[in-house]
Amino acid sequence: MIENDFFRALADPTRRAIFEKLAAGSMNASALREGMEISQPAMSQHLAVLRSAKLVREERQGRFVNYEVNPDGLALIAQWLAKYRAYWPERIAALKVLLKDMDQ
Amino acid sequence: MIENDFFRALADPTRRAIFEKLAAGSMNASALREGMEISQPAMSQHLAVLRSAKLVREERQGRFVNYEVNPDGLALIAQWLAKYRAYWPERIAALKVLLKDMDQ
DNA sequence: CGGACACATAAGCACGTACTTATGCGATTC
DNA sequence: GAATCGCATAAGTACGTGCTTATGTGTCCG
Repeated sequence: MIENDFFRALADPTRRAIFEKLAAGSMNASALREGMEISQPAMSQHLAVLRSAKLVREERQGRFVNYEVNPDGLALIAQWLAKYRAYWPERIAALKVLLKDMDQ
Repeated sequence: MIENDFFRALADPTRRAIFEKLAAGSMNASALREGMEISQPAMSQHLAVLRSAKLVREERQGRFVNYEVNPDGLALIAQWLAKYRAYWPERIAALKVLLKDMDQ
């Protein structure tokens, strides 16, 4: 049950902050820590959780490890959300934006 | 931070099961318990969490309390997801379905 | 080779979470 | 109005989670 992984991963505000930072641009673990007041092991552990939830992916570059958003993870969330489309109120602006960018 | 609430609410598999059951049709707390092996207080506590996350809403009917999916909660998730639309791979089938049903 | 660096992992601990049993509270029924 | 029903809440407990400090692993550089 993969849903379990990404919902649990995103349940932590620190991990969401990390994820959002990565969404603004891929970077390595040290760069992620800048301006975040989080220890190195804590960051490493959070990244491990996000990794196993398929929300981010790593790529070793020398002695750095570059992290980036994994589109597959977002697709899984969208997939989960799609199950409940019967309940989406059509009028909601955010949803309009959402479909506009996806269509084409 | 409302995101915190719904991600934490959905992080629990039992609560997701309850939510999915409600998505199939609104019902009261006792009906929700059927076929679920969960105690009455546990169900009540889970519903309280889902309620405060705006994922479900209640409506008292005599001595029953009817629960139903709250579309606003789903809209908030969609809103959160929309922030990362730059990362959605266009080809993913689930997303196609999603946009097809939203555009109309 | 040896040290420094970037990151991961291990172990321990404080706190949160999901359950239990017990009880309370409003609404119905007789 | 007393018993019962549907549900909520209280209090206690076992377990999970996120942090810490300490140490390990792989890479670069002198």
